[in-house]
Amino acid sequence: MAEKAPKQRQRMTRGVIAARTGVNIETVRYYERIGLLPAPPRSEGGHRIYDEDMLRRLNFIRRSRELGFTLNEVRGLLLLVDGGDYTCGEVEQLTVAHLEEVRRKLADLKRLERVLREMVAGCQGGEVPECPVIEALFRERRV
Amino acid sequence: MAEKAPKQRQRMTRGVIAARTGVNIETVRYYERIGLLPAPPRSEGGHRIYDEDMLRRLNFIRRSRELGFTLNEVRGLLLLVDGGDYTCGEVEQLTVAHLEEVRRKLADLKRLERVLREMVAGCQGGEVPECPVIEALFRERRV
DNA sequence: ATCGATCCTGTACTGGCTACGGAAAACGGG
DNA sequence: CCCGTTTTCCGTAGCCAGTACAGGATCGAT
Repeated sequence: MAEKAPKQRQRMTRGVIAARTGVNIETVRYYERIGLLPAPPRSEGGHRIYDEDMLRRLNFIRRSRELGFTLNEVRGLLLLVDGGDYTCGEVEQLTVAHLEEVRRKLADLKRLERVLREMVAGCQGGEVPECPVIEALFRERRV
Repeated sequence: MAEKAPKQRQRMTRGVIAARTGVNIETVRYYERIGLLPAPPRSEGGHRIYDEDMLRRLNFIRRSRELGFTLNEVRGLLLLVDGGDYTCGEVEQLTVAHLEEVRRKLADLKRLERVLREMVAGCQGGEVPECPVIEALFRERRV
């Protein structure tokens, strides 16, 4: 019955999961090589065949990457997920560590933004050969 | 007269300008290889000999890097400086472009920070096996 | 059967460094 | 001047996180 059931065992090629997740097609192979994605079964002719689980996993990776987790952090998250016995506390710990890193970068960038803004503010532009930016770059440190 | 003048033609080794600028000693060689630093004169035995001008240049590079300019942007700035006929307008243009890039990254990071913060806020931590972070990472996109 | 699209593999490239190994040079003390 | 330690020399390889390419093989539709 229901011969029409559309996604009972969806067989997808590499190109298809790449397109459906928004991950570059070569990156899929790369993730397999570094062990983030398990090696999928192959067709008769050697082509990779992915299913829905793989799609979910790749989406998980992509979304983690979008949130700035490094591949090693993603690996850690996947280990927890794969184990299946992760606790919220464990995941929270990883995420908080990453959040702190993001906040450090944010602070750095804000400082940068301010310094660049102030440097540019001193510019008169045009053909003047004196430039506060160049002078600032030649001056001693203290960023 | 004034035989004692301390820095008339300071001869510095690679290690010395590295230490005085805070740039890694290997990086100095790297900058030479990619053409940011000109090849300095050598000692009899082939060791590089740097002077004050080189120190200034290396400091310029380091400070530009600290402000987040890419090496290519630094190359552009140095070309202007080397030409000697740069105008404030030219430099301002490069700097403003970089500033805009910094602001884009800043916006991205702020968004990230918010998402991560909200995800973590949902955590109850501890031994609970339900985790809003993992759930969020498995859910569909829209970061 | 044929054709174009997709996929296969291994490898090389990016940026911005950093690290290594084995040999040669430089420097300071005696 | 000799000796021993430190520094530098060079080429090369590694890091992260992919991306790109060449030259074939396979796939699915006609």
